[in-house]
Amino acid sequence: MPSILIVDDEEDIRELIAVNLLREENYKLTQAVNGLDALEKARSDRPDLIILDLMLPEMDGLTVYKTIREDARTKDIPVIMLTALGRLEEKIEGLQLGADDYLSKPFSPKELMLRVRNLLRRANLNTGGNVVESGPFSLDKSALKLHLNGEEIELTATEFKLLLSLIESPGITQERADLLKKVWGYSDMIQTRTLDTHIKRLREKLTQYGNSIETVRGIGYRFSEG
Amino acid sequence: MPSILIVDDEEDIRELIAVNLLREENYKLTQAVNGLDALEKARSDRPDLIILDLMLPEMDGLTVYKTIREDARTKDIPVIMLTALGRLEEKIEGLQLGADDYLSKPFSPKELMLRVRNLLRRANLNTGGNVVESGPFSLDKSALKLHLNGEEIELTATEFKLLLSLIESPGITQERADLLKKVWGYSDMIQTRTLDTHIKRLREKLTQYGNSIETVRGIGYRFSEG
DNA sequence: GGTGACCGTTACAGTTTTGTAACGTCCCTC
DNA sequence: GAGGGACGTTACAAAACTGTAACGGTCACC
Repeated sequence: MPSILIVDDEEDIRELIAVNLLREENYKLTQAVNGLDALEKARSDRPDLIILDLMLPEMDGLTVYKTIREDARTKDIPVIMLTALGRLEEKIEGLQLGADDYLSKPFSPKELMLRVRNLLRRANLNTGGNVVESGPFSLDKSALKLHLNGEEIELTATEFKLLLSLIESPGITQERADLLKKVWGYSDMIQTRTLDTHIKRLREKLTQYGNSIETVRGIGYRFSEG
Repeated sequence: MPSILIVDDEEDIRELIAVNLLREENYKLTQAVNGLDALEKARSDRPDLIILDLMLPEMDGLTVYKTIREDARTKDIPVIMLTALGRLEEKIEGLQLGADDYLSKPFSPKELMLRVRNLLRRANLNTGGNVVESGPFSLDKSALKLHLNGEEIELTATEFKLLLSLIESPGITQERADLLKKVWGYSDMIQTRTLDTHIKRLREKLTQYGNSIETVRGIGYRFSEG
């Protein structure tokens, strides 16, 4: 379940956001009422997303944002900023600092919902960028594992790199020389059967999906989600 | 150099965008004047970002967007949508479809620039999610390689998985059992010195940075960018 | 249909990787 | 400061991985 940290000093707004977020999706919500509280909870809970009001007592929102971005534990968490309508300098400054999204108060709950959903989707691609999916293939870059139709298939490091190289450019034919460079680090046009051998081993492990790796005669190989 | 595809039927607007983008950053720009043209160029050039006007002749922008998202070759490319001010339905529908960002015409060139920059930064984390960086460490998940201060260090598959597990949660102590599960797939609390041995090998390869992997007695290990 | 280029396949040996056992060392607690 | 638990280190043998050579098959073009 995605977790979201809501930072706002006004309880009404926190509740408004919370109710709207919870109505349609299933999120785990945490709330913070000031900057220090927010930083602490961001560091300890590591939420998937932070909704940050720029108008805060004590520590102002932009300072909170900068601090979040500086801490290794929180710097990759996407942030949606809330600001009063018309405070354009804040908006520009926020964007300059790399804010992920922006909403002016008063905001439409529906729009907030959609922005949250989109950011989470994109963020999942990020940290969960550990997983590359294509058709029935699912490559986990952390575990160096392949799941094919849910079934786990062991790959060696070389096979993994080779399959990943192919699968990251689906439909694109990659030259033998390019693959040799990417996977083996060979820089010169080397005449070798090594690539073919590993392609064969890969195809074997992919069983019925072996033909997803297509030979393009005279050029190289291509991955196609057939 | 990041590449950007600009889709708009009006040459004036394309030029306005192009000039503004090029003034401050170094982008490789491609332009398309209608939907079909856009789809073709998106598929062949695979730009890092697409700026898409929703008002297009022949094929309307939302259709173009949907098609982009359906093609395996283009579905992960971030898109910024442009729309006439006030066309709220388009806006909502665009967000519903998962647009990455949004701008109403007339837009501020500065704001466009900032949004482009932020999206590219975030997108790089994505597809370049192949690279995890932390201090002097740079782990390439595709190449299974570690760069430390620019110097390449060879890691075995096990060492790579172990370091990645640690480095993806900087500052967080991970229990021995958790690491054994993540890296080796062991499910039970197994009494073994295997983990210690691999930690030692890792620390050796990290040379002066070996102590970035801290022992937390009684618990497990922790990565810290010291 | 012959020819040459290109790709597939097999088998194997060298190398690397990996887990384990045994022992050493450190640290905390009493 | 003695004892025990936890982690570090070493050495080694089994297992896995990997590249290469040799040969066989297939395709495209003339």
